[in-house]
Amino acid sequence: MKSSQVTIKDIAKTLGISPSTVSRALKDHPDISVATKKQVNQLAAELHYRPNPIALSLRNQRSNVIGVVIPEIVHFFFSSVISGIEKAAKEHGYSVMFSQSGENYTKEVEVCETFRNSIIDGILVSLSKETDNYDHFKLLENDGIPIVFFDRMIEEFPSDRVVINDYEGAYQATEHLIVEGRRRIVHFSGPQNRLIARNRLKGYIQAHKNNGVVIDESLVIFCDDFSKALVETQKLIDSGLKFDAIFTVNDFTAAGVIKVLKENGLSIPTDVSVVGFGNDYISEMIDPPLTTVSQPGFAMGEKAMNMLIDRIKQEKPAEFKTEVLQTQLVVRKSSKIRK
Amino acid sequence: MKSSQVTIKDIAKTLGISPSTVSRALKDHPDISVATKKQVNQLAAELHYRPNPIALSLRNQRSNVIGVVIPEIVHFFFSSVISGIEKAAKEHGYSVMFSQSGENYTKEVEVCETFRNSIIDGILVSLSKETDNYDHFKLLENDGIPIVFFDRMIEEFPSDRVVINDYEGAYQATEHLIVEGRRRIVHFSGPQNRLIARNRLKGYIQAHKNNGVVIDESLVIFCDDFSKALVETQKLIDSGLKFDAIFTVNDFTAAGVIKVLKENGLSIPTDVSVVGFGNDYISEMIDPPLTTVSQPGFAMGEKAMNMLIDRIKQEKPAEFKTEVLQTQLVVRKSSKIRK
DNA sequence: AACGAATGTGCAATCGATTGTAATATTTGA
DNA sequence: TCAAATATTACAATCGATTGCACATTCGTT
Repeated sequence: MKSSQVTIKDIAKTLGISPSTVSRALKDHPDISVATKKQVNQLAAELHYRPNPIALSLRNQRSNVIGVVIPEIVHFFFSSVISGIEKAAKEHGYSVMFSQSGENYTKEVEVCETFRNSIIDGILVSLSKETDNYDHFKLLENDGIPIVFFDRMIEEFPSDRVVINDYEGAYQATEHLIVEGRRRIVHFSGPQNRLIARNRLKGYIQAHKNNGVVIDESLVIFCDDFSKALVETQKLIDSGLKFDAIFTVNDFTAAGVIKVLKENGLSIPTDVSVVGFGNDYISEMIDPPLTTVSQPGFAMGEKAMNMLIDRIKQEKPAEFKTEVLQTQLVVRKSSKIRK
Repeated sequence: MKSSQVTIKDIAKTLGISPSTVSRALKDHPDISVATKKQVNQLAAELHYRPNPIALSLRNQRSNVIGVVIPEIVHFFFSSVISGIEKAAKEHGYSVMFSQSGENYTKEVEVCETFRNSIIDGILVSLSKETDNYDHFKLLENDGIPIVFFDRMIEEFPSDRVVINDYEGAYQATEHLIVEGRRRIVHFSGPQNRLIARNRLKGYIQAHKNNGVVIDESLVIFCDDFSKALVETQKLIDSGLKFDAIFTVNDFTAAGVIKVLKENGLSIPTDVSVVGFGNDYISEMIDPPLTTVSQPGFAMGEKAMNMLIDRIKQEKPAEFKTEVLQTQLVVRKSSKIRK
């Protein structure tokens, strides 16, 4: 179906010269006479000649295509990352293929396998929540495909990385709650096989310690999405446990928390303060607007892509680098008690 | 950097046979003896031979890569579409490249141009809000690259399409409000250069007519995102115009509407009912939960991809097809007045 | 004994572009 | 005027896989 493209041979034949001359003429090679160059360029323009990218890929042994493995693009954070990736890719003439793991280990392995059998020059990865094994990345590495992890990475797997300062973000969020007078702060935490969840938990704990507040361990609950939050928050209320704030590992969870608190007649932030993580756009849409930790998703995507391109272009093996990006606490009504 | 892959030549050299024999042996060609096949396959497995996809693309004159131009992936609807596209692509051995237009005409043209100069076999497009010109699609078409539009398409441009029954969705939403006793229903509509916005407006109008309710034209307002909704809703309230419901062209707009209504002490749905469009996940997160029109995004993505693959594989030109997918009204508290 | 058929492999061209080297044409200098 | 130098261009191989066709070998048959 695809109509035949104009090739260098077509131009050569038309002008009665050889393909190699055409190639050199188009690249402004000094060996070619000005007259020939002019002829060639003119005809090329006329016929709308455009080099065949597949042929170039074969010759150059690189495709200028990057694969991206991302958990779920519905999240504002990840879609920001994608925008950053797109921008950096475009700046360097790369194209990008995305595939979602759906927070699913098996799917993640499949996606990596597909990428391994495709044309990509390198790969950007953010792990699924389930992933504990990294053989699929070993395979990519063995094939000489550079990998850069962003946001969610594997500590034991040496690689380039771009991460958020999750510890600091959680620390600030928690300290903010303490400063606002909260003393029994619940933490809805994520799966502990992900470093980001562990680091956020650490920040939460350390903020308590540094401010001389004792943590009741039963206040740490593992719950990290909207629908789970609906269940867990109700359980929490029904348990009779006392609490005056909830700090969640992400904003969707916070949305669930707020919904249930309100259904139970609790007022936010008067009775219970709520703080999320991520600064998703929903944080401004829900009622009350959510205090949350803003993560530089766009910058992360840009940075990760640039690191990957550097890695692809490098001649000699270099040390792996880890880039840490800073968060920022965004205070909104869900936690602002005093004016 | 990329380590050299095992090629057919390597296998041929090792076994002292020709590359063509290896190729045929791997494809289980009847001409090749069982013994040779066994040898080849064994060595291929041992060396982890995998065919070079770029070489195959060059030979076959197709890459099995599809380009997708999408306005903004942050929207739940579009991310559902992407998931559907991914699924169908995977089933047929295609890879997918995504690029966002950011609802921006210029960016859309750029993205199309990039795709045109890349390896794609076909393209899926949902137009940006701004797009009124379709020269960039003409160019793709001239190159023999099949195009399938999804959700937002151009009427004047003959092509394959998958669309939502926007008219019917809006009709049902509006009729629902009328049945619930509403008579002065505001419509926050989208840009009229997009057919989906026009069709939703038509549905809104026709539902009034069929139910014998007269429309006050000043109740139709052009406003289609969260931040505009914050402004327009306040203006509406300040204008003193009477209204008892607001039907918005999408859910983000509805979220903005609800926020401002509440800030002004209006209760939902008692004072004002609100109905959105899209069934974004925010419709369950906001308070009250939003009545909205559910769109089959996943099915749309799947369908569009399958249509495109059919088009790519077809030998002879065939008629363009338009597939219409049905919506479903999801009633939640923002509009449910009586039990 | 000789010929045709069946079987199994290799050669070479192809996809489109690039590039080292050889070859030809032109110019310059002695 | 002729050889050396220079300027242009063509040839052929390469990237990896595929495929039509030619070739070689073996077998069966008459």
